[in-house]
Amino acid sequence: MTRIAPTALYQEVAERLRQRIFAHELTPGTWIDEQKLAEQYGISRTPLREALKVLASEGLVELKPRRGCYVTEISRQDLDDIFPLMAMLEGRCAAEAVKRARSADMNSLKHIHERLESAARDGRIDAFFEANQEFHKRIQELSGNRWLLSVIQDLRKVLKLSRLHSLSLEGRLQQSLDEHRLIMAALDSGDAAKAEKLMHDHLLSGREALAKIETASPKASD
Amino acid sequence: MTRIAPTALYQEVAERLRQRIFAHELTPGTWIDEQKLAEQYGISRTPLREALKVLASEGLVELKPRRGCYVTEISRQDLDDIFPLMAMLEGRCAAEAVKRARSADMNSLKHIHERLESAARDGRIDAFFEANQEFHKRIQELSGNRWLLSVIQDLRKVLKLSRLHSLSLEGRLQQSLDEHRLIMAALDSGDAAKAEKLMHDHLLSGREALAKIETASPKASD
DNA sequence: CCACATAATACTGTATCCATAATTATGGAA
DNA sequence: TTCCATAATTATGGATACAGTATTATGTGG
Repeated sequence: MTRIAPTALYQEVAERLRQRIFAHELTPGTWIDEQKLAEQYGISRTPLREALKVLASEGLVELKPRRGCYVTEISRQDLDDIFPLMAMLEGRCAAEAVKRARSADMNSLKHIHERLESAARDGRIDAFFEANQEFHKRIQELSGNRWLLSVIQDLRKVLKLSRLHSLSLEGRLQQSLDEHRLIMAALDSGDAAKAEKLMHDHLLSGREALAKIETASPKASD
Repeated sequence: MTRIAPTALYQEVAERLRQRIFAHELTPGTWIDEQKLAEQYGISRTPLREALKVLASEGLVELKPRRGCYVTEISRQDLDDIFPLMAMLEGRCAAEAVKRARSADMNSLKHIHERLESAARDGRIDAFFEANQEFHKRIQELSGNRWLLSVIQDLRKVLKLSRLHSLSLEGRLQQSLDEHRLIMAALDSGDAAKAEKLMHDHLLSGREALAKIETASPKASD
């Protein structure tokens, strides 16, 4: 295989697999055929296996000894565990971000929020989804705590295993936008405690929306 | 190499390396010679490399492309980032544990606390250290949140990179014991908010003790 | 004597190969 | 016809071999 990037092959493979898992092309529970995948990618099994080890550490796949590799199935209990945790962590991020943000930071944040607004106006779901992710990530970066950021992103990867997670946002686009406006206002006014609580509740609100979809389709892994 | 356990070789190797890193036999910043290590363990480079990928995901080593593998160096900034995070997380654990603990759970917890007391009485540092870890872990398990537990343990692994982290406990054994007594009392009385705050402060108190040692020996990775 | 370039060495990264264990299919017996 | 046992096939885990790149050392020129 022709190598271009300075990054190792196993990392590229890991990233490609992540995308396929997040896109639910590889659905939870499915077995990953090493040989077929390696052939498909035109690489040997060695870097592929190394990539799978990485994904296993991230919790995206499960490596059963002598049994092979399976995409992780996430349960409702997991969602109930993770969302409150994320709410607490992202809430803390918001509080820290308020304390540390400089005017330039706030401006760039407002810019992202504007993109959220315009995407919502035009009903562009994908763009809304994109800007939403960026908004949250930007706040996490503003918190200035590398490890807080790392923990949140690790958990978010696991959440992405759930198909309903992405679906749920569509149904509550307007509500999510409203909540974002409130958060933005709190950040702007420099009210750390308020920003923390609003962000916290924003996350829990996401979990509730997801719960409503769950009742419709009973599959735990969705 | 003679295989006995049903667990994969790369996992055993990863665990052995973890122990060597935590024991500071492999100090932060040192280069890990794959060939030499593989020879030393009597295995090939393949499982060793897979183990290194896992350790890299855990943050214990850094894999620089085409440059090899180095034990992670942890900075004071990292400690300042991680300790407040741990304080928040373990605080939450304590609060959740209070809400969920049944009388049998409380008894087993008291039993561990007793071991802490007796170890302190006899001045058995190792036993104190051991019981201390078990006490914290037990509370995390009682929280019933698998992901909260996982996040905390991941962060603790990183903290273990710091040599001072283990040393600091020795100097404040009595204080740590006092704090544990208060936490135990709060748990026993079922006061979730109090348990959360005490546990939170207990962790921060640990950071402060560590800071005092830092001033003595200026090396950041110690 | 110092600096730069080139060559050699050594380590990382990838591929191929082999052995072992697990699963499945087939055949025989109850 | 069904269940169990044995054999064959297939996939995983580990070892070895090879290629490419980075680093270091040595030699030559200024």
